[in-house]
Amino acid sequence: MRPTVHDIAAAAGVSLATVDRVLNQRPGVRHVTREKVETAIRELGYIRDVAAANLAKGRTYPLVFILPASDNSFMHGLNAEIRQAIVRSPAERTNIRTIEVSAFDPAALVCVLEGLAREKPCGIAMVATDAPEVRATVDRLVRAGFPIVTLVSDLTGSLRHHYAGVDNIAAGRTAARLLGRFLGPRKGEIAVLAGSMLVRDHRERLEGFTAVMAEEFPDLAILPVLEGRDDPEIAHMLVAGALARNAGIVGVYSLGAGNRGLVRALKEKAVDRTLTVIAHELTTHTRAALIDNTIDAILNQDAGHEVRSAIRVLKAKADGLPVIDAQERIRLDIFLKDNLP
Amino acid sequence: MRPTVHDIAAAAGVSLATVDRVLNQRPGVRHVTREKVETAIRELGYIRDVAAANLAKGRTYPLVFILPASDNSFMHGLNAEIRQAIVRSPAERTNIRTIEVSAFDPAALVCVLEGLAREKPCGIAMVATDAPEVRATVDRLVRAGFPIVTLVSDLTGSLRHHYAGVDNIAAGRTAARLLGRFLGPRKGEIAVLAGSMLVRDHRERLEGFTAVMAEEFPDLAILPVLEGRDDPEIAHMLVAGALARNAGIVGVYSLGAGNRGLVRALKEKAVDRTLTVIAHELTTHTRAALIDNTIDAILNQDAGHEVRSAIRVLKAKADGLPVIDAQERIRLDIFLKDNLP
DNA sequence: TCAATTTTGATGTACGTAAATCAAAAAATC
DNA sequence: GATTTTTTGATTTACGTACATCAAAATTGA
Repeated sequence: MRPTVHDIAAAAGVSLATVDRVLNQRPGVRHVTREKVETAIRELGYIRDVAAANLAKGRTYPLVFILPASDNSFMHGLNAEIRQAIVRSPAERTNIRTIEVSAFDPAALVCVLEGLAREKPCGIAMVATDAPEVRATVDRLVRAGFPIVTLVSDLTGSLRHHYAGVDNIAAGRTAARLLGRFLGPRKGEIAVLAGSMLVRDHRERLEGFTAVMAEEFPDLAILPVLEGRDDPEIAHMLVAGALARNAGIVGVYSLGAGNRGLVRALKEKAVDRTLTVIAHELTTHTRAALIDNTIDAILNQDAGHEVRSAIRVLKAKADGLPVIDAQERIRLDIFLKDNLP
Repeated sequence: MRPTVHDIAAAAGVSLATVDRVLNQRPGVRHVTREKVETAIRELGYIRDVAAANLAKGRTYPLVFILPASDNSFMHGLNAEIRQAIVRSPAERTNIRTIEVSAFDPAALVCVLEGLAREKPCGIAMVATDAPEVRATVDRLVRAGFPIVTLVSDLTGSLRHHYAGVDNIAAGRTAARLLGRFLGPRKGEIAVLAGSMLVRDHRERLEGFTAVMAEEFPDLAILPVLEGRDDPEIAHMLVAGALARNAGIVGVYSLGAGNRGLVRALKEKAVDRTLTVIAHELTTHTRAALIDNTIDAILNQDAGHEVRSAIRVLKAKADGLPVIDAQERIRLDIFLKDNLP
């Protein structure tokens, strides 16, 4: 049987109350006594029964998710996954609330974070906007003891405990290699459709993409980035325009959202040519396009995994427990038409 | 606050003892009374606090993993992950034991399963050997109330509750499309290295591979399968021989283990030609080969995820709780040199 | 040495559920 | 109506921990 607090009390030759004081770092224990208890804990290999402790404390985990108010299908999916998590809340002792902040607005994000500091949630998950003032606020909250994980978009260099999202540079590099290899010996131009270069994920994907293209596929030239604002209409216009103007385009990399517009443009303008297309995010639209060969590969991050991982990590941090790193690594999914879920 | 047993007792106008009898399906409750309690449960939205229940019961989850006694790096990795899970056992209330059975030996597997029926574990995870007698035994155990999940290798058509492994037909199809697309317009022959055609996973991968090759890449001809028994030495011999004999080989698909031998053969015999190579399972050897361009892509199943998923599912089934399907789906990882973990 | 202070022990209650016992009530049987 | 059987209630203990209270002991300072 696993040792209990009673066992360590007996082993250390102290009372239950003293063990409790040590375990919960309450005051009023002499240094030598504390050490006795601590060695007993170590020697017996005592592990606190978190379930019993939570029961005794009546503990719940008030968590806050801070999301940008942008309405593309990825964010809708992310929202849906959070709602699923809210449904599971009673069983998981969580108490999840979401807050929307206007997208790409560091000041608004900082304001929300400041407000949260007062209501004392036991964990914060946030889609980070990359700005110095956000970093400073996050660092301050972390130092004040709040567990914070970034979601989907990281805040590199900050003290956030964890990042629940994919490595976007690796994603861009992977897209480049897939595109390059699929095109083989063909030469020509590559159109890149992004949401906005103000978004860190998109910048990073592009950075990885251009790096591999330059290193390994010198016969393929990257055209100036089309910024579609993650909007299907704008994406359609931009891609259709590019295809009409430039007959040398042999491949397309869509690293943001708004792929419905991309697909429409491809079906209208590229019936007569063989384009190789890599897009991000598996949605109903991209899935259909992958199946009918309009798109050749889809890179995806699983929003459900990201949300569940964020919750697991926040709970673990709140309890001071370790996390299983391999379990919490968010993987880049590569979908061809053969391995769709 | 969540309702407790006290609340439903009050709401149903019965005593705590009766609620307990209903909840734990103990006898001695009249039909009408049972219904009163059940409607109270539904109306108050009562959810049993599993943590408190487990505490009261002193519950642990004795689980058994049945693994084939084969010593390739994948099985070693799987074993290592189970040992990790055993380390986490105290925190998860699990009590995990592994049993090795000689590989591809249905009779031995059946024998072990029969033996398990007597010791009453609360869940069984098994790497299945696909045979009618195994299926029959599994079905009998499932009907007797044992939660059973198959691991890595499935037992289709059986009553097993869950399969913690990848879709191997999809894996083969994906490999074929990657190989076909990477080769582009090139024509030639494809060498296929398998472990053994007696193993279901390998048969399925080959099935998916040949299907897509036939449908979509008619210019690539698949050579007779080389069966390397998952042994590096045999694999080396077979691949080296094939490369020496046949100058028309443009691609290799290695769908089993023993890739160390494959890599050695490639480095010896294919320095002068450009082969496209797809292999399964990320190990130190395949990882190094991917980085130095000897291998072009690696398909992988994450043994850690498989083990953790099997445990989660078995625990859930033992408690009669639902599982999150999306969370338990084991994904086929595709690694290029750019997205290695 | 006495008083003041700090440290420790003893004890009880609580969390939500399981499981057992025994008495009381209700229903079914004769 | 009396008897047996079934159903229900009331109550207690337990799981492992948290937390509070009050008394007792040990330590410190004067």
